Amino acid sequence: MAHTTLPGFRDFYPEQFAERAYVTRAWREVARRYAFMEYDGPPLESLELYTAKSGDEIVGQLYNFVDKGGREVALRPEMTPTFARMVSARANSLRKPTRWFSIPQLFRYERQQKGRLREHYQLNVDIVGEAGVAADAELVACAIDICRELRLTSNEVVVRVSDRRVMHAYLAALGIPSGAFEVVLAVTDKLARQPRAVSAEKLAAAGLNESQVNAVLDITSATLDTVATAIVATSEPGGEHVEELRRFFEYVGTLVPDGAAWLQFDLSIVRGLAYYTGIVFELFDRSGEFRAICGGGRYDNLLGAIGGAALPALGFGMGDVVLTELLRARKLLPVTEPSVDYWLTADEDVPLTKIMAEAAQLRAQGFSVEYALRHQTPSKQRKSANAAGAHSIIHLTNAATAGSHAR
RNA sequence: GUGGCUGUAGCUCAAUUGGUUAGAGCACCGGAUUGUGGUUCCGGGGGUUGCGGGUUCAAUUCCCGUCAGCCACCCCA
Repeated sequence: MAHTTLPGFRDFYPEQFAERAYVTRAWREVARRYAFMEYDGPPLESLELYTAKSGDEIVGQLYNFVDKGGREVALRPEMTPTFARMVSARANSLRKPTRWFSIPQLFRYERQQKGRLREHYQLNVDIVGEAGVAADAELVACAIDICRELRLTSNEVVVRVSDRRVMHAYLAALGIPSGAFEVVLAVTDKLARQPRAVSAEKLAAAGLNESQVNAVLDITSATLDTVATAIVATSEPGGEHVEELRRFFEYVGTLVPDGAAWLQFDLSIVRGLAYYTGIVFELFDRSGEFRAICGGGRYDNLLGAIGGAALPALGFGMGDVVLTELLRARKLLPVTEPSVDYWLTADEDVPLTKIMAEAAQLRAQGFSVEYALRHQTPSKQRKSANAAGAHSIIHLTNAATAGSHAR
């Protein structure tokens, strides 16, 4: 085998391309219903666009190189920097709230494993210029509707929702010093993947007492009511964010028929990215078999931080790899079979130009048409027609009589 | 980047304890056949057994390295 794909890259044969098209079609269709406009940017950007915000350590995860002009460049690992730049450049003239989506191919130089390649397609949906929770609800409703469009149900997928501000208020209510928040968030993020004893040890090392440690370890099961009660009881600020969260749940339940069934309040949702400021969420399959299929949240300070207009913003990303794996496992991917409207067969004394003329006429009417590109026996032609998935066969004879048969 | 498992045809798999020219089904190509569009039959192409070394009279089989895939870390999308 002379050539193969590079590690972590994929060939899309027609069968795989059909799967990808099925998913991207659902993305576009639902995004359109929610009135998002599609945009795109360059797949190659200057390295600085990514290091400026995240620091040099991110370079190890980037697909970067020096181009022939001596520029440090990188294949885009995420869409948000490009999006932020584009929005900032026209921030004053864009109608608010701005609702945009994109389906970029993203790249990351990492060791590949299940659900994680060096390249993937990711739907990015963002809203800019609206600080209220109705925007957060629209975003999550959109993500849920995409799942519904792909025939996933709340039995298979759950949306775990948290809020950075509520989390901070709750930790403060527990009496945990703000200096330990960073460690607590890191441990919380790994609760499901790390042995409980290890988490407990790290929390104790950060200075938490026993009851605080247990409260953090059980944070996944903390309901919005218990969290609200704890915050109110200690008169910690943050009560208004709890109320916002309640409205958020109500809005999503209204926007999606069975919206409430998809939602689950879960403070353990942290999201690695540091720039999130409010409600954050992730979509998981309930079996726990796969990685997160979608994640996002509010990042009100990011646009201002990169030197653009200080506008509130929020968004989510949904990759094709995990989503397609889930659909395949649930047998929700359409079976792809070849299909053509008409297949023209002909007796062997019929000139090829006559067949071509017939094909041209049908194609002009919008039908897909195939025929043998060289002389073959009628028997052989019929076999080819069947293999091509012909809906109808039209047989041409030299007497100019044509007959068609429903398949 | 670290560790574990696995590599035979496009796909799914064979090949006695190491032993002739590495086989089969499906798929593909060609030819017949089928009272007539999913039948059946015949034939064909396609593998330096991932790659490179080593042990041996002899390696798909045993050993080492390397590459790739899968899984778990790391990290995140």
